Amino acid sequence: MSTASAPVPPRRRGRPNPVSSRAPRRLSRDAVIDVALAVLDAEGLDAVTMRRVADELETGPASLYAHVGDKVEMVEAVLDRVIGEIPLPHPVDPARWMAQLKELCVASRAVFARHRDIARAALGIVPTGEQSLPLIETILALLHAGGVSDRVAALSVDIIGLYLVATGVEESVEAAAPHETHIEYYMQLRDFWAALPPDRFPRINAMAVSMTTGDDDERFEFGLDLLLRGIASTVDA
Amino acid sequence: MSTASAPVPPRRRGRPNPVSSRAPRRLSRDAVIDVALAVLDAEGLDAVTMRRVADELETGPASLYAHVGDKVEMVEAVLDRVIGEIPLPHPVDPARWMAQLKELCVASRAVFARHRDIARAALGIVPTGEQSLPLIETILALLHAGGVSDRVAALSVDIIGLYLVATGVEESVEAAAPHETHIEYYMQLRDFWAALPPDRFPRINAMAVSMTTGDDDERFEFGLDLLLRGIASTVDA
DNA sequence: ACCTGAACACCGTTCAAGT
DNA sequence: ACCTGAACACCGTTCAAGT
Repeated sequence: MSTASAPVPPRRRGRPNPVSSRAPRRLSRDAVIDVALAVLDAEGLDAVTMRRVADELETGPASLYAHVGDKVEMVEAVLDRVIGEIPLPHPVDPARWMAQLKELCVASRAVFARHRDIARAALGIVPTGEQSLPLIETILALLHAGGVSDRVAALSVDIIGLYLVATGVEESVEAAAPHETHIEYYMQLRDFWAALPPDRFPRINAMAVSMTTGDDDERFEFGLDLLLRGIASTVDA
Repeated sequence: MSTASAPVPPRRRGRPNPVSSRAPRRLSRDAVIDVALAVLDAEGLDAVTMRRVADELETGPASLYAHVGDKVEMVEAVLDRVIGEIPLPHPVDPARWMAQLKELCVASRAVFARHRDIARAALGIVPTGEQSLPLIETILALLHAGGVSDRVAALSVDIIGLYLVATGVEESVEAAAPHETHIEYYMQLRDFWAALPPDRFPRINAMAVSMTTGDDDERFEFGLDLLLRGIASTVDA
């Protein structure tokens, strides 16, 4: 983690540690982002407010504005941290470009899943943070290695990002509910669809079970394979 | 429109119309949703607050709770109205299932585009409103007509929805900025990418122009064709 | 330069009170 | 049953004042 600081000695009983508790705690941009990320992981994106982050730093919300421009910038910095956690193939192997691209996408999904609904902050923006650059470079390199045209590569990097972010948001919504509630919800949805009048909604009726069954992994891979195979099919064609 | 009411007579000068201005204006669920939709169209989803909608109805926010459960339910009702605007193929023609499915998706994109960032409200939820049922039924019928398996149809209806909603959100973010600012933004993005050190980011560098060029129609169709052709390719294979 | 308290203009929701 | 005013517990941001 980037929150690395001097190791905290074991608490000596009854004695407040003068080094850690007395030193004038200075704010910094990194400290703000650290805390914002911690709040995100603990309680989700809605809990990441200026006031909450300030509270955690034992100060007022106005104090944060010396280190981040505004809330949007703060959240985008958190997003950049998260993007930086995505493991990139090293080195790029032209012979395995599709496999490496797929692995990258699967890994990216796992990273988003570790950070609640941060994907929501990535929706509709082009990431330009420091950490986004190696990611975009790598995706472009993999597409290039596969012989994909520049035009298709430009479109593909967009749509891959769209897919990763959109599935990230979708899955974080599901993850927000406790597992019990989640299963219960899909059972209710199945019952709702199954109870519709078969003359008006025959297909929903017949598919109620299969539309509410199946794990997220299958759904993610299905969409991902559609995209990646489609991109690959443009080569030579 | 579902806001149909008695025709309003031309204003007689200097005389308030006693019928419309004097009758005790009663609230109703429909009236609340009408206003919420109007606020959405005028100023976007962030402006759709309980207080703003209540204000428009010349009452206080607490009064709305007699007609809608809470804000989420109100916004979902607005979403359902919008979904109801999507024109459905009539009748479904099995021979043209792919063309009709594509037309449906294109029409759906246009409907979302007419209603600001309402797509944001559809992200991560399974629409269950009244108007969503004919839509889902039709998509399933088209997939069935194409000979797509039940498993693939269930996955496809999901991913098509994900794509429509995600592109809707993305395009609404762009549309929110005035056209000038929008073009300016892509120029800045191009310059930012083009100015990166070519030794570390050769591909971003080379692709800066092509990644910031091209219209939204092309991007939407590219992704849509990837998905639809991929779905079609599962038949017989 | 950095930090702060107080204020401004907002939120969603609840609740007792009114009709 | 429907509507209301007032209150509660929140928001992001600004600004004058302090160090």
